[in-house]
Amino acid sequence: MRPLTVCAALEDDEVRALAEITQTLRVEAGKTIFSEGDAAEAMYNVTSGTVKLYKLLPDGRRQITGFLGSGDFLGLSFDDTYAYSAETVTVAALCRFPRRKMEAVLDAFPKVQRRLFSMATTELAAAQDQMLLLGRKTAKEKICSFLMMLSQRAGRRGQKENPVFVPMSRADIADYLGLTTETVSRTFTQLKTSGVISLQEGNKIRLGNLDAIYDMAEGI
Amino acid sequence: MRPLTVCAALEDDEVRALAEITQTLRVEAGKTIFSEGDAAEAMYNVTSGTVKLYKLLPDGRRQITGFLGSGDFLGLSFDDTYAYSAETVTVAALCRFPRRKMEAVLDAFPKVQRRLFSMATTELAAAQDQMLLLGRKTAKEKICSFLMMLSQRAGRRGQKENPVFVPMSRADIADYLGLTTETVSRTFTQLKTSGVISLQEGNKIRLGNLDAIYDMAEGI
DNA sequence: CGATCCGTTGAGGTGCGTCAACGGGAGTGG
DNA sequence: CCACTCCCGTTGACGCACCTCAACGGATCG
Repeated sequence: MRPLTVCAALEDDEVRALAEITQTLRVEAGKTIFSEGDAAEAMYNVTSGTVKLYKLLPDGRRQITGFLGSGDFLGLSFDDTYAYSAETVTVAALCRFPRRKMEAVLDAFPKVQRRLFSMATTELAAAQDQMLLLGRKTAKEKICSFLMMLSQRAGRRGQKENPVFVPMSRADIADYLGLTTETVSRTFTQLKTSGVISLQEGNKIRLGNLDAIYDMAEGI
Repeated sequence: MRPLTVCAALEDDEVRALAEITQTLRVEAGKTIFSEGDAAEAMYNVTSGTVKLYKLLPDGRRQITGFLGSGDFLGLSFDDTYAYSAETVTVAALCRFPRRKMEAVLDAFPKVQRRLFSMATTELAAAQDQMLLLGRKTAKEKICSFLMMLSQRAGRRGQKENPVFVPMSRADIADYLGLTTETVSRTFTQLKTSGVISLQEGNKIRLGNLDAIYDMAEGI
């Protein structure tokens, strides 16, 4: 239970209080955890695997607003319905916190709340980066930003930084970056041809020169 | 001091603690409040006027990540530098909370923290809406979404909903919606010609049929 | 009354979307 | 074990929504 990110820097009784209201669950790849508009009865913490969050337009156009990995939170909301849908990309393990009980814990343990607040502001900063990407970057810059993001996150989680593991489909990447699958595919081959990246077995991508990719991501 | 949004539902001593560390300031239109990368020494609360937040790419491309009005917060960050720049659109009044003192208040008054947390999650939901807009909507849908957003916000603040006051320039709107000024201008004239909106004196826009505009914003 | 800024409009170009075809891998069923 | 289907990723041909470049008029200001 300990390496649960919410629990970093918490006292034992706080961790115990959280553990008491927790249910753990395992979800297959490609399954819906909850859908936009559902009653927001719980929040979740990803402990393993990858989860995607997305919003839909009435005609089916989709925008993936984030990919979550271990330690990330979903369902943080002060509304009574979810504002987005959540679906697993790979098999995933989740901790489920019923909302009412969670709110009681928040009231009792300000440190837990402080931690969640800090995570929310971090996510807000990430959201602003993503807006810059969606509104102002070219396809190549988007793909390079995406690869850098995956690499940096893997590093922060103590996983391999360089052959980056990319578990999501081209369609998911496209819907995350505001592109089509075709453009994603074409851009990958373009980067492959120019020797910047190379695709490996098992959905892994080797990044040639990290600094060069970073510069491309920033449009330099 | 009372109608300061952070202070809604707070006890008197909490309000007093906040008031004690507050400095109020007035900023001219078009002035920088802080810039991306500056040491994050304070957070601010807008009490009147409009403020824009933005991020830049090295070559000058700009993405405005939000327009703030009275009650909104800026500078919420657990990093020690600002992740974005903030600039006034109109004359604005701000409350300034030095970071260190603010953190002491947060520790002393969990309710204040709870309120800020709630505001952060609300902003996060807005950010996800904006990602959907930037990644998947057409120019017309973007403009209609923008007008609806302005109208709804004005309503929430008790200001006029229908001739919407639009204080920002075409360039600002373009950088907020991921478009160019020319496209913004052309889309406005297109909406004007089809009778959906009409431009009025003093940067006001009259919305013809709110339901129709809402449908256009959602791509229906 | 020149200078500057802003919004608008036109003409032309292009990055990415759309549509279509194809190949490979995975699952399925005989 | 082989057909068959389905899904995914890739590639090509073509079109278009939006960008780029350019010009112009009105407002504001010294």
